[in-house]
Order: sequence, then structure tokens, then C-alpha cells
Amino acid sequence: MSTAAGTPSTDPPESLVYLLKHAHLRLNELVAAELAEHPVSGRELAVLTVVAGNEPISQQQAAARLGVDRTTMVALLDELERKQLLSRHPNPADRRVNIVEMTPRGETVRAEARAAADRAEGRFLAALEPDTAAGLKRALRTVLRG
Amino acid sequence: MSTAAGTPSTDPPESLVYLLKHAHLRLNELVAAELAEHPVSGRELAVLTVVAGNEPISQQQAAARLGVDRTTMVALLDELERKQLLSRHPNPADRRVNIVEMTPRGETVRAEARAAADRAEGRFLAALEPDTAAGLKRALRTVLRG
DNA sequence: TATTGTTATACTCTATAACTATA
DNA sequence: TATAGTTATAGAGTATAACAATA
Repeated sequence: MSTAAGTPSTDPPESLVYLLKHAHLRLNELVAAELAEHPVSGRELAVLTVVAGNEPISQQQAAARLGVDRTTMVALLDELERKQLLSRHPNPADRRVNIVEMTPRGETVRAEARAAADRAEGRFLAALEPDTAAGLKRALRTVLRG
Repeated sequence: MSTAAGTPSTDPPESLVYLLKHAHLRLNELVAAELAEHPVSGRELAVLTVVAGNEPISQQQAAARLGVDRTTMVALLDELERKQLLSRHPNPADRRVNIVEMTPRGETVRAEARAAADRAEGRFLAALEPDTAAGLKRALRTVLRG
């Protein structure tokens, strides 16, 4: 028993808050569906993505790049380490700091999950012309810089 | 003690999920700041907005238009009724249904809060050319229809 | 039987405060 | 004293299941 909360039946408000909230919800659903057979959630994929960059980073750097609190990052990393997709090691130069690194399996999972998430993004944007979709992302990047 | 979670310091991911999530968070913060001196939150303003339409609606209709569950709507309406901004009456034609209506004070509060929220939206979009901002909203409406 | 509103409950995501170990 | 990571905890926001009143 439920109201189809994800599918407003009539007259959705035009406010930008509404549009951003429901666009985010919709895309999250599509990503979750594409990742259903993968061993990571969308949030976990985001963590793998920032950790997979060139130089190794600390937990706090990973949290800052994702825009989440460092206490939130702890639980995310706990789970990814449990799945053996990444590892934590104290930085010898400053043993308060944990360096986070991908495992080989983590890199494989990340690449496959990234492809699945990109398919979800493609389906989300399917109703837009390619240059309109690019314009949407560019506009969002611009407002987030401001 | 905290990481500045709302202000990623470096290299924010380019993924659309990230952009939508943080755009939504940012706009919510701006709206909350503009509404600080008003008696309603952004969520409550959204409820007042759908209730303020021409013909009276039921609780479930209000929930559907907002894209929230009917059980969530109960608590939102409880609070707005407590603040005497709207009222609930059984529909004489079907006494299972509650008709939700604005009070005169509710309409005043709604109009003032709407103006404040629109200012927040304007500040959020300030970095964009007017036609780019319009294109952003149009693109979001398009993907949500699809 | 089915539906509207309601309550109880639980789950996710998030943040704050306080602890530990290191510096 | 200050910082990185951790733990405990609490607050939004949300959804599911079950109930009462009504159809």
C-alpha cells in the first residue's frame, strides 16, 4: 500500500527546488537499477571514483571531494574495505592519516560499475538533444562554482 | 568540529548525480536562509503552494503533486494546521477524504515566503545568463517528463 | 472489499560531540 | 594544542505495514 511517490500524477510544481530534487531522485533510481547486479551502490561507486584518481588520497580528502562529512566516509570505507575493493594504510610520513588505495579487484569493479552508471545517465538524458544535455551539465557546474 | 561538507575543496566529480545532488543541496541552503525569518520551511512552502491552487484538493492529491508519500503528508499538514496556515475538513461527498484549504493568514504567509524563495532561486542562478537559466529549467522539466 | 487518513516503526543519509592516537 | 580517524548518537526525510472510518 503506497502512493506512487516517485511518479507524481498531476501538475508537478515548476519550482527549481522541485525539479532538482526529483531529477536527482529519478537519476538515482536509474543508476540503482543499472547497478543491481554489481557489488557496489551508487554511493560506493562515487567513493571508488575519487579514490581511483592518479595520486593516493587520505580519507578526509576523499570526503571533501565527494562533499560528505568525514564521519560519513568512515562507514563507506568500512564497507568497501570489507568487500576488498580498497585498502587503508597509515601514511608513514604522518601516521594519523590513512591512505586509501584501490585493490585490483576494486579497479575492475569500478570500471564495470562506471560503465553501468554511464548507461543510466544516458537513459536519463535520452529525451534531450546531445547539446542540450551538455548545456544542462555545464549550467549545473557553473552554478556550483558560484 | 567538521569537514566543510557543503563546500568541496578540490576537484568535485563531474558526474551528473553529483551535480544534481549538490545543486539541490546548495539551493536548499539558500532557500532556508531566505526563509529564516518566515514561519515556514521550504518543504512547508511547497505544501502551501500546491494547496493554494484554484480548486480545493485532498491530502492524497497534495501528496501526489509534491511527489511525497501520503504518510509524509500527514505530518506536514499537522504542522501547518497547528500554525493555523491551513485547515482540514472532511469532504461531505466522501467522508473518507480530507479537503485541505488555506486560511487567510496561510495565504499571506505563502505569498511572502514565495517571494523570499524566488529571491533564493535568483541568487542560485545569478551566475547564468537569463536564457541559460531558462534552458536549465526547461531541460530538467523535459527529463522529468520522459 | 477497497480507499483515505492515521499511527507505529524502521531504514537511509547526514551531522555533532567526544574519544584515541598521533603530531 | 591541533589534527585524522573513529564511535556514539541524534535528527531529517522517507517508506512499509497495519489500523479505523467510510465507501
